[in-house]
Amino acid sequence: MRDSDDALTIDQLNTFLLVAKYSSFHIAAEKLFLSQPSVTSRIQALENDLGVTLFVRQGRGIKLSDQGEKLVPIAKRIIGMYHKARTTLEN
Amino acid sequence: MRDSDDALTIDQLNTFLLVAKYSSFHIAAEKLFLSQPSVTSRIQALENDLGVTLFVRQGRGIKLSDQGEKLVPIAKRIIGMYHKARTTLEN
DNA sequence: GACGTTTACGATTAACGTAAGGATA
DNA sequence: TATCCTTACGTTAATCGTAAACGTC
Repeated sequence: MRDSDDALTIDQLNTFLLVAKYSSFHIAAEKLFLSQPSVTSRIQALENDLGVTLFVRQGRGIKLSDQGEKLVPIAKRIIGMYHKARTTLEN
Repeated sequence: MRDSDDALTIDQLNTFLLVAKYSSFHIAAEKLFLSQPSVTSRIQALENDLGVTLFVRQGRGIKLSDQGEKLVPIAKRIIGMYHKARTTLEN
């Protein structure tokens, strides 16, 4: 069981943004060179961490939930900030 | 061995900021209710992820390295963004 | 039945705490 | 020697992939 600690990872946010972009777990899995169940696990862990449902499961496919929509821009900013950190320090 | 993946965690950044604030691993460990070696591990993992040395070890104590100084404001912004995500979604 | 997501499960990897080691004052 | 960080090591928890199951088309 995962508590609502601060265990959030950049990998989780990256995975989330890819799934959101393609509205697909298996395409995100391809892009990440990961198995599809691993993507499911990452999203579930993220949903658990944040205490919200990010995607609406509708049988064959999925789509972003309202909360998921809200997370997208913030996730992008965090990822951007992370890359800024890397480039700032890589010199 | 830790590759330069995107395995960065919020916990690592939080730990980093606390260590930087107190210039002390063992005080950060207290604040985090963690053992001192765990703090060492987290910082080492972060240094590995980013490929830089964040603290200058000087026997008894430590201090921020130049790269560490650069990371502080960026880490603060990432943490702030993370909390914004939580408050935005908690409603 | 084909396609896409989830669950189950065993194996690999990472994180933690206790205890011991190393370095400085 | 007292203080603080690091290394060693055994244990516990998280992550992954394969295989099977479930739900829509």
